[in-house]
Amino acid sequence: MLGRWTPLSHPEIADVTVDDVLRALADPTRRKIVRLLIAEGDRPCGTFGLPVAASTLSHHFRSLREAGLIRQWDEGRKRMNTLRLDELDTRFPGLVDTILAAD
Amino acid sequence: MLGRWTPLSHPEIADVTVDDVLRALADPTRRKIVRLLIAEGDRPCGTFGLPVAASTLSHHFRSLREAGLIRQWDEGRKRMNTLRLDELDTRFPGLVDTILAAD
DNA sequence: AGTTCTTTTCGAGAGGTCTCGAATAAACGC
DNA sequence: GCGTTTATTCGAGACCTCTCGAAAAGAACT
Repeated sequence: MLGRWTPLSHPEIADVTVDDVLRALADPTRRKIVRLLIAEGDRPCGTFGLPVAASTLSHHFRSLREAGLIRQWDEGRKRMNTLRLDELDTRFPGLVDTILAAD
Repeated sequence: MLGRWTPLSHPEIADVTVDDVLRALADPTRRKIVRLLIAEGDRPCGTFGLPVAASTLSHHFRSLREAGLIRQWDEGRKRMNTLRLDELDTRFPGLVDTILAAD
């Protein structure tokens, strides 16, 4: 009953709210994830080198996905991540960049 | 022992973090407060016409003050509020405006 | 089939947030 | 002094978040 089985749900960009984005990025670990996706491109969950437990990281990826910040899909045993930057920038111009530039 | 007696504490702008600002603005009621301060200038707490209990409003003003977003001082029986926009914009260029423009 | 790798879900603990009503207090006007 | 206005603190309820370890599942490989 455990493990990786739930279908991956991604919100439509139109349904993403400012509250969603701000709450998602109001966490340093999640900002690091987003920053790394911008700097080094799409990557599997296990390649972020962050000092948190795997289950904690999983929680942050889920938060980012459900907030509409990232898109995830499975490739073999890895789960890939990409930032939905074009969509986000259309919906909230400059928001992600300005937040990331702020610290 | 209750009432308005605590000394008003305001963080130095250098001690304000991005997390502080994002968490403060990740609430629609607080964004409305900030928007009104920009649109109509410094005002006492009672003049915002928001659909929440007075104690809830007080909680939001305190959040904004402790996050470094607003400055408060007392004038007679009113408590005045001003947005620390110049300071915020020096520390986090464009951040507040971009967030407010996003919704 | 069994092992390893990758990642998730579950359960739990500590702590934070939003909301309200009731009680309280300071300042002002009569 | 007394009542009114303005705004706060306290206490409580409901809910959400970050963190972890343990258990579990799917994919790839032998």
